[in-house]
Amino acid sequence: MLEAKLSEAGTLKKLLDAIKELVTDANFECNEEGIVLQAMDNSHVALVSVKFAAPAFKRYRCDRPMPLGVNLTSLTKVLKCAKDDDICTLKAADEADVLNLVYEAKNSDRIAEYDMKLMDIDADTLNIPETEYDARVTLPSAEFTRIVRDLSQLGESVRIEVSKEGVRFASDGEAANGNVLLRQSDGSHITGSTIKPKTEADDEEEEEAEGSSRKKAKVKKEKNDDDVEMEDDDKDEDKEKEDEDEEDFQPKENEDGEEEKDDEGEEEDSGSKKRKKKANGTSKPSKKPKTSKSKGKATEDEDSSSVVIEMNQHVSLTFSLKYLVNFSKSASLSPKVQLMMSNDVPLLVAYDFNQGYIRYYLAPKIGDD
Amino acid sequence: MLEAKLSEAGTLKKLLDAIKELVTDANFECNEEGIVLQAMDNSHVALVSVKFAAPAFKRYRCDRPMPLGVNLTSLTKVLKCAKDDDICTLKAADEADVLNLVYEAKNSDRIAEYDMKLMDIDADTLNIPETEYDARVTLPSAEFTRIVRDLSQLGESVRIEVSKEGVRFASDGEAANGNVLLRQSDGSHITGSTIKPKTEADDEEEEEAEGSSRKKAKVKKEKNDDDVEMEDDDKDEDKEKEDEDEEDFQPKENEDGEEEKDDEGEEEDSGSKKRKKKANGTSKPSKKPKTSKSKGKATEDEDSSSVVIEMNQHVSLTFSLKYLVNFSKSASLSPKVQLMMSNDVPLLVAYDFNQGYIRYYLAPKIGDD
DNA sequence: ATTGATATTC
DNA sequence: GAATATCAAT
Repeated sequence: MLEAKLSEAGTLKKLLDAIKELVTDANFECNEEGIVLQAMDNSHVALVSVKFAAPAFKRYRCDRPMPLGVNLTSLTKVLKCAKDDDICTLKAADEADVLNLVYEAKNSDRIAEYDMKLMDIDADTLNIPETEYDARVTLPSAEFTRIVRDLSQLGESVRIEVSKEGVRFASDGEAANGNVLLRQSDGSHITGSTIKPKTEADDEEEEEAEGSSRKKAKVKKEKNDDDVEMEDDDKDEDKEKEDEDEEDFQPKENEDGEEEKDDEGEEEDSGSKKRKKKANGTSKPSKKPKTSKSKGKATEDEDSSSVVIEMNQHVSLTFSLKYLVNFSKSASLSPKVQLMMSNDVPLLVAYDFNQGYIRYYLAPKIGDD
Repeated sequence: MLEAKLSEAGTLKKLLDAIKELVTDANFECNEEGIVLQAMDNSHVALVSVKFAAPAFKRYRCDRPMPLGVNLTSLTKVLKCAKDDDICTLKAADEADVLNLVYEAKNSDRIAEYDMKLMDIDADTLNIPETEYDARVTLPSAEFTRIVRDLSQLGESVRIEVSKEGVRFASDGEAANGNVLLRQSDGSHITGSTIKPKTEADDEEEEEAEGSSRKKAKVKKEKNDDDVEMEDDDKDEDKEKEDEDEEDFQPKENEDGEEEKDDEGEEEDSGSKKRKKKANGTSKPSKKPKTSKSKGKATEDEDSSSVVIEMNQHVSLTFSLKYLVNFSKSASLSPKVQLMMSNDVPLLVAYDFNQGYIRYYLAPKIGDD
């Protein structure tokens, strides 16, 4: 059975608000490590991946893996019945067809209890390979929201270009063309290093979860990946085969020859090497899980209003603004957002929060410049 | 002629906002005691009763009784032309076909004057017997609003159950079932006593208004009463006649045999059994007008965030959430609301304010458990 | 921009 | 009664 107590129902409410328009039904895969949700958006163009590690909960218990098929519209309604600061406990018996939610007001005798019906949903367990990217832009989530909303008024797509100059978001429309350029906040020059999604939480989680067996391998993502990623829904079999490039999520660690990136190959072991990978000569300890954040350089530790750009290679990709605007609704969950890109590969938009994250993958438009 | 000066136009605005969706046209019955409005809602399912006693006004004068037929939509528009803190004076000549409204800004030389057309409306003077109830729940009006709005997302009706445990609001829906339990704030045990709507204002008003002639008679409400209450609009004549059964409002009980409820009859008489309606034999001196308000007991004196439950008998009734949500719009007029219930009798939802009130009556759904 | 209310249709 | 769509209010 599952029993997860969240100290703030608001966290779940925000999460649902962020993804309910993208996905209508999804399995909340619960196991002893926590709860994850992965689903393609309704039109199968984007992929959403959410994780709440067990430590994210005030109390967490899950005897055995169980997928909870949830209609997000229903869950949204039920969550609207909770106040943001209510203590929220999720419970589900094994094989249950209902999810029980209890809301306890922190300072009152009010107790609300809801039983939401569950449904069977095809478990299209998506396999999302953890890849490395050519560039990562870390910026205030509100800034990202503002940019995509502004540009969405001009046109339907945006070209995101990361260069030494900074990151430029440009959109052309009937009535006007526009672009927004963000430079590295501290003006320091842009340097590349191993770039892959990472969060403090991830570090911990991954290590523990995979033990050391899981390699943080630094696989770079090749063109094919996107296909795979976005498509695997349709063709996951492919990946199973072994195209090596395809892979989805697990990387085989290194093949190491990364043609695109030259430096990735060797990771340094600063701290625990697992997490960090990067290399080239600059090797900046990208980020050590927790030890010494590499904050010194351009890492994600800067204050929340800063823009950090990490780039190993110039990238220029075009995406549908409609989706980005949707993704940007997750801004309420984190003050910062990371945009990870490699040419011809799906963009990864990551919002990390304490012991969890929401990540969105969106394939670039072809013919992008 | 009528001349009533209200120190805050906002009060009237809030009142109109609260009832305009329920009633489109109504008579403002003015006499020397003040102004009252009673009307069935547009679908004749609920009854709204509003009272502004003369002392509620900064100045009040009404030479002789006069009904002012008002289209609430028009009045709402006219009131939107007033600022909440404007001093508002209502004037109407005898036999006038217009209501004159003057808004004076408190600190300026601004004076706005409007003349709103009046209309003739059948004076279905509803006769609402003042009855005693088996249970009264006094809670923050915002809490009530929250509960009915939350539950209205799940289903269309709510079962309100008052027991020793507290008061539970439960609704079942397609996607989920939910319930909210409120316990007596101070944890004191629930005790019964005479339960009937009361407010300081009411006490004064009623006595004076009716003089001693009007009996505060402790009429218990029998099934018939309700009928009358809710239905008379259509058929007031009817009531006058005496058909007893139609209704909506009441089930006429009994004929006494209550097939539905078996135990009602004997309930525990904790407290004062008076309420127990049912009865056919139990008559209880319902309440004393003003003498000793039964306030001594659990009355409305608690702080605004508390929940007070007074119960003489367990009650379980089912109501349409649509109406309750509508009623709850009156929360802006009072920080607290009283829910008064007896099995098989219309619910009374009362918002009391200085020298006045808004009360709503709603018949329970039959077949409620 | 978001939420609630209204109207219309199945 | 439920869902969609449009409009209004905050």
